[in-house]
Parts: sequence; structure tokens; C-alpha cells
Amino acid sequence: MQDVFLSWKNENADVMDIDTLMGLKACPLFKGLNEEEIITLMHRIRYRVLRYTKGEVFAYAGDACLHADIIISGQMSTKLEGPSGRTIRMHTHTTGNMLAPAFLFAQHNLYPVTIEAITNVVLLRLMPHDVEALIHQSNQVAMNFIRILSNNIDYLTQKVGLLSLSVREKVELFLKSEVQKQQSNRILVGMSRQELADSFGIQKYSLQRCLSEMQAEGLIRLDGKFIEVRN
Amino acid sequence: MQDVFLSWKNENADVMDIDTLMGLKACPLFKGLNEEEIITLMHRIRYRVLRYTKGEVFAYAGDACLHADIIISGQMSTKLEGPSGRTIRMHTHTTGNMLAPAFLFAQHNLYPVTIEAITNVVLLRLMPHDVEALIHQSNQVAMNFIRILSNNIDYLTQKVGLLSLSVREKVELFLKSEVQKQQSNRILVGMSRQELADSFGIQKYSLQRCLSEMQAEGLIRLDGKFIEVRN
DNA sequence: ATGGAGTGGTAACAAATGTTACCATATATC
DNA sequence: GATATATGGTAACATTTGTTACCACTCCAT
Repeated sequence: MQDVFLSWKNENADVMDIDTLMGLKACPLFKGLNEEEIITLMHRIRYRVLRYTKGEVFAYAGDACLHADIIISGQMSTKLEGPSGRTIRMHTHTTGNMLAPAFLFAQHNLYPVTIEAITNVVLLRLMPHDVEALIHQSNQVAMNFIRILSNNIDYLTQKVGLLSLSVREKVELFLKSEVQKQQSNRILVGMSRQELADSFGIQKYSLQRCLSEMQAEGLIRLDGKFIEVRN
Repeated sequence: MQDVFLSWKNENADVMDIDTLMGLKACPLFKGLNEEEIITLMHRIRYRVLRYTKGEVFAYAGDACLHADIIISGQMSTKLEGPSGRTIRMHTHTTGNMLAPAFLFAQHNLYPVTIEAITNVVLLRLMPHDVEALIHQSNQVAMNFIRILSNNIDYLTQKVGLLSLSVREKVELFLKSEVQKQQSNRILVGMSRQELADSFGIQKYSLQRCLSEMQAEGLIRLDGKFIEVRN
């Protein structure tokens, strides 16, 4: 991990690094703000740029969350690891996402998940204190932050619902939502069987068995990375 | 459900109903504010007082969330219901709690859970627009709201972790956290076996079997509403 | 008091899921 | 090019969990 410290007002007085600016524009936290407003808001905020290489672990479950980190470029994955080695794949974060936004201000501020770089990643690191300042300085940022947290809760609630289903129900729900999302009966599965099983919190063999059974019943047709859904 | 409309500035110009005020003081949303500040903030906010009787359903999963509702008195429970009748007991909300705070501002604003009054309940209902005004008028309220959402995410993340465990692991985690919470090896279980099983998303017989096995192994001793933990 | 509903407790059986093992391809790595 | 590594796929077996059926007891309303 490379750690590049940049104190905005000292080093880059009037030009923000263009990549950083584009990263911030893609960040839901700054949604609705134009470049000028972002630059003004960031004017007195100190930040660091961190670089992680593919495969590097950003944080282990249990580490303290002391900073707000925004992905400027790259992708990171979060996993929840149980005691018996079972892991559940959570969200994949992409450009603009903030990592674990909830654990900045929650009473209990330890990362519950392991966060890993799945590509090379550039992060922008802010201090919680400065995030708070941004929130107070801009109603837009405040509501954006609230919306990010709210969507996160929505995602987690759905995840709780998903985990309480049987394997068959999980698969059916997944297929249904993918058909809707991709607007096609021929779905491109963007993950390996292993990853998909992990996101459901089940064994890949259980997933495979279920898919085979559904194929035998004529409900779907497996075709490599594609699944054709009938009905 | 009784619906009592109260437009603050019209009907109660200078004295807020004392029960309502006490309810608001207990609300994490107003934490850190004194009575005077709360009254000032609420001055131009319109609100309704709603009453639900024990057992009444406040909202079904799928209903739109159009208001911010704060419990002034009483308790409400939230349940997630799966397609096959399986239900997972979620949080029990008490005085001061806001119901489903996330679904006020999330893109997807449908209640994911069924919310039910488990005692007689008095609710204070605010319009989302007015909550936004409160957030913008008070940095304290803004951070309080963010903290509420953040704690909610923490709770849900733990729930996801819990659901991914085996029955035995769920029970062990529960016992461990209760021993810590109650500061005693003799735990008072505040729920029936059925309710406890529901909160784990398992069958009560599976829970009972697990408890019996652990007793046979000498790890615990069952004693009605109490469980004695040895270790 | 009587019956019904809820609760704590036990047991046998059925179904779902996890585990281990194996094979054939693809894909990456040296 | 050869060798490891991940992947999609199948199958048998073991384990866990759900299901159904009981029993005894308490609480509650009639």
C-alpha cells in the first residue's frame, strides 16, 4: 500500500489532480454538485491518496474504522467471514463508492467485513472530522450521505431476506431479478459459480445441484456463463 | 388506528403536550438537545399523533414509506416474511425509536418488513420534507440521524453474520453475548423459544434440540426462562 | 371447572444441505 | 510448451435441519 499525503492547501493550491476530481464527481456523496462546488468544498479538507495493488487486503474484520475512504478508481470486494471458515460475499464496490460509510459514525466502529482490492485501486482518504464538516457545509452532501446509508440499509435488509430462503428460493429470486435487470431471458452471469454461491452463503455444489435440477425440470438451460430462463 | 392531527403553530402555540415532549427527548434523533431547543426546532413543523392498539399492524412489507414515525410510547416489532411462510423476527422498537428511518430517503422506499404494535402505541408522524428541514437546521440532528442509520447498518450486518451460521453457532453466539450483556452466567431469556427461533430464522424444534444437546454435553443447564452457562 | 391457546420439552422420520471425491476444460503462469 | 490453478459439471454419502407427532403444564376466558 502506497500512502501519498496531500494537504490540499499546501501542495495543490488551485488545481486539483484531474483523476481525483473525476473520481469525486462519480461519488454519490457529491452527486448534484458541479466541479466548482466540489473544489470549493474540498478546499480546506485534508486528504490522502492511497494505492492498493490487486489482491491486497485493505482491512480485516475487526479492524477499527478511522477514516472515510472513497474509491477513485478500481474495485474492492467485501466479505463476511464466519468462525467455521464460511464466508459470505457482500457488495463489490466500484469507483465513487465509499467504504463502510456506516462505521465512521456508529457507536461500534469496527469493520465487520474483510475488504480486499480485486483490481489495482486508488483511494481518497478523508478524516471523519472533515466528512462531518462537509456534511455541515452542504445540505446536498448531507442528504447524499444519508441516501448512501439508506441505500446500504435497503441492500442489507434484502440480504437478510435472501439468506433466510432455501437454496431453491435463492436461485429463483436471483434469476428473476437478473431477468428483470438485464431485460432478457438469456442472462449473463457475471460471477463464477463459487462467487455466486458465496454471495448466497451456500456451498457451490449445492448451487450446482439446484441449477442442474432446474435444468432437468426444463425451467432453465445452462450454457456456460449464460443461463436461459423459460417462463 | 386513531389519527389526531395537530398543526403545532395553530393549536398549541406555546405549550407542547408534555408526553410528546418527553417522547421526543427520549428520541435519539434529538439527543444532545435540551427541551427548549427541541421546542424551537419543532416550532414550524407539522405533525400528527397516531394511536395503535395492541396487535394492530402498522405496515405490511411492500407498503410505501411516506412518513417519518417516532414512537412516543409503546413497543413495536418488525418481521421479515419469506414466500414459504418463514418469518424472521427483526428488531423490537421502543420509545424514542424511529420506524424504518432508511426508507424515508432511500431510492427504493417500500417497507421491507411488517411492523406490528405489540403494546398500545402512540406515534408522532412527521413529513419527510420536515425531517429534512430539521436536518438542515441543526447539525446535531443531522449527525444524530446519521448515527441512527449507521447503528442500523451495524445491526443488520451482524444479523447477516448471524444468519450465515449453523444452529449451534447461532446459539453459542447468543449465549455468549447475553452472558456479556447481563453480566451473569445465569441468563434470563426474555423471549419464548418460538420467538428466539424466529430471530435466528430457524425452527423452534431445531433450537430446542440444540439446547438439549448442549445440556447433555454439560455446557449449559436449562431452567425455564433461565439458562445457566458453564465454561 | 372446562376447553383452548400458548409454552417447554422429547422423539422419529424426511428433506435439504454440506462434504468429499472425481473428471474434463479452460486460463493463467512459469 | 508444460504445469499449475480455476472453473463447470456430476455423484455418493454424511450431517444438519425441517417436519410432524406427541406429552405435560400454565394461563386465560367462558
